[in-house]
Amino acid sequence: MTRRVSAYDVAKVAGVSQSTVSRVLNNYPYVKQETRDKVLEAIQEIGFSPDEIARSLAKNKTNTIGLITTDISNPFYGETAHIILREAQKYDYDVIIIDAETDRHSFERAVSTLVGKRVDGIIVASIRKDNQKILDYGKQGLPIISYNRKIDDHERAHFIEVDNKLGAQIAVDYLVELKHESIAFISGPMIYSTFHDRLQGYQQAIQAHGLTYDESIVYQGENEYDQIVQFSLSLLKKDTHPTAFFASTDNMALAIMDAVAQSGRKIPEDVSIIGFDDINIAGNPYIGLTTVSQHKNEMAVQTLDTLIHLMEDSSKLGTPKQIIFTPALIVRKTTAVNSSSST
Amino acid sequence: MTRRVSAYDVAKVAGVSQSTVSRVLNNYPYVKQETRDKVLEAIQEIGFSPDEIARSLAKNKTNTIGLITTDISNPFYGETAHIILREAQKYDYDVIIIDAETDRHSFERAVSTLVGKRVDGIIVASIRKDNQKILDYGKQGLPIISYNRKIDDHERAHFIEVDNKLGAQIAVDYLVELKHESIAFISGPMIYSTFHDRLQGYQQAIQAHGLTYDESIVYQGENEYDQIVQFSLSLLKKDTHPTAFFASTDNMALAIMDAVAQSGRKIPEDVSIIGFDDINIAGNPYIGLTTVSQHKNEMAVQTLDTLIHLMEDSSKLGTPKQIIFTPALIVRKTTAVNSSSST
DNA sequence: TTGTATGCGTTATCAC
DNA sequence: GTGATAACGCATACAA
Repeated sequence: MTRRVSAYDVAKVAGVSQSTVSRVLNNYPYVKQETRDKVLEAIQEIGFSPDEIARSLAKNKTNTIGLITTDISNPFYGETAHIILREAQKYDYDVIIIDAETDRHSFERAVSTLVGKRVDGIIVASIRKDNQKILDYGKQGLPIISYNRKIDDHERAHFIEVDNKLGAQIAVDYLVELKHESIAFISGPMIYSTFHDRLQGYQQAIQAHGLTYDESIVYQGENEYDQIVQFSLSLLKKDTHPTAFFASTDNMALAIMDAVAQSGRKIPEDVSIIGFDDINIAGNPYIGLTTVSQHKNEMAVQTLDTLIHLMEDSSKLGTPKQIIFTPALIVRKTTAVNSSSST
Repeated sequence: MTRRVSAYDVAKVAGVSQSTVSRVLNNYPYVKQETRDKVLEAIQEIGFSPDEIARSLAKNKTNTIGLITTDISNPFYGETAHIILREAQKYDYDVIIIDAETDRHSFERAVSTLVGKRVDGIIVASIRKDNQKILDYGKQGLPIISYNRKIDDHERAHFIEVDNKLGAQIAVDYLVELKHESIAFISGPMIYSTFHDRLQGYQQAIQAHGLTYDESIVYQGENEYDQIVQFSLSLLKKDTHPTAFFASTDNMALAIMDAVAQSGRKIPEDVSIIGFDDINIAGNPYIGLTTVSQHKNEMAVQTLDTLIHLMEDSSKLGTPKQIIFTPALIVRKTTAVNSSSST
């Protein structure tokens, strides 16, 4: 493997100094057109492309951002990551993606890896409510923005989320409108603001409609497919089963659909289902899942744009940037009027 | 933003030279235990973590690999990326993911971005058959391995794939065993070896079974959801429609399922469907897609392991590493015996 | 408008 | 065992 061609080689061929090569590379204004052309020619001739690592070291800027997720094979994160990759490309940033486990240790290791690689900014797509450290990095001058989830102590944090409480409320509102009175709810771990807020929205909406909050039809365990299927099946086996299910995520809704099919009941005739997230597969006509959209794609774009601004003007780091999207109900074919309604 | 703490700061605190700090950082054998401890303490005390950019420049190694895909929101790539991320983490490599368009220009831009960032190796997950350039990089000492697809002139290239022809054959074999005689095939752009080889396998299997190859029930257009739905619908509307569909990818199979549902027919009673890839959603019991597995996950692991070897021993770059997996049919619930069979 | 010299934060090659 | 010191490949302040 021969040595890479460097800016010095270009300089030699063009008959100028290396600093001049650097100047044309960086589009400095005061370079004679003639010299510029000579350099450009030389670059073509010997096939030079700058070493971004050396450049990063000199400029103290890597043009790389970090994205921390839990699992990019989860459609929600995969679809988000795709948007972020495309958007980052526009601004000439590359992105290092780290799938970190949800425990504290893995998360911190991910952050310190990214700090070591001197990324210019970090997007965290799966932060726990109790994470404190994230604020420290901000103070040290590293822009960190959290996407979709926020921490408890978020007054001074940058984050983008959807109004999760409202999202749950409009889902319940719609089901009540369809005359459902027994609405099961599938939640996930309360250590995440998304699940926490959605459960809260569900509770409040249930009570606002004069229905009673029944803990036995609310699942609060791990986000595990099989467990959710089991829970749903156990409810569906009873004669007086919930006529509707509201799930905290579309993936969970898929598990419920599975359980309903296993129980021999029909969607939406016997059971209505609403999900949350509006991942791509939910829109597949064969699935046709009614769901609450958080405008995932727009959120992802805004997250990256906001991060870019924070990176390019570090004076803004001190004033928390917080954006809250308004959710929207997307009605497809897993919801219908409650046929067993007494009215 | 205060200056980062450097190895010099550590040296000052520990009362040693910066080179000694470097030595303990790199676990050099000949450092007195006492000195090592002093340095380690100092590191803890002032919270030092090495600048990987500077380190990369000095070592001429970034511990970063590049992954080029077309669209990480596509479950096939998302699931692959996840495996690669996790596997890379084990070996202490980070990964920059680039979603590149399928045209030559975007691909080359992606590669040169990665070369600029001086990645130690590249995995290409979506190479076109006609790509030539990829071999050049290998010659220049940069390990590149292609995953899932291969180039025409692949004698000297590194790649990992499944036996696509065989995969198509076992799918057709199974459908014939179920007494299907009119089997439609949905293919994608022939510029990719996957689609090319799967079509070939389909043709050969059809003929091997004494059936006639009917071009009118073979789709060869773009991999576009709506177009595939339209094509499938047009076939299904006829009285004598194909009783089975074999799709080049699970995503395509999803489109067919959609079309079948729209046509009012039933799966698998009226129409059997087989996909290819075995993406996660195919295994969802509610979908239950019969499909050809290429052992995607094992393939991804092998791809990364192979790349690691190439990176750590560049003498192996010259001898092409080529691995071909044997596909397996996964029977789920979208296939059944042809009820309209004459026998 | 251009060249010289220095620094970015490490690793690696010498000496001692 | 350890400390100077020269790379690594650029950007940039300062001179000219």
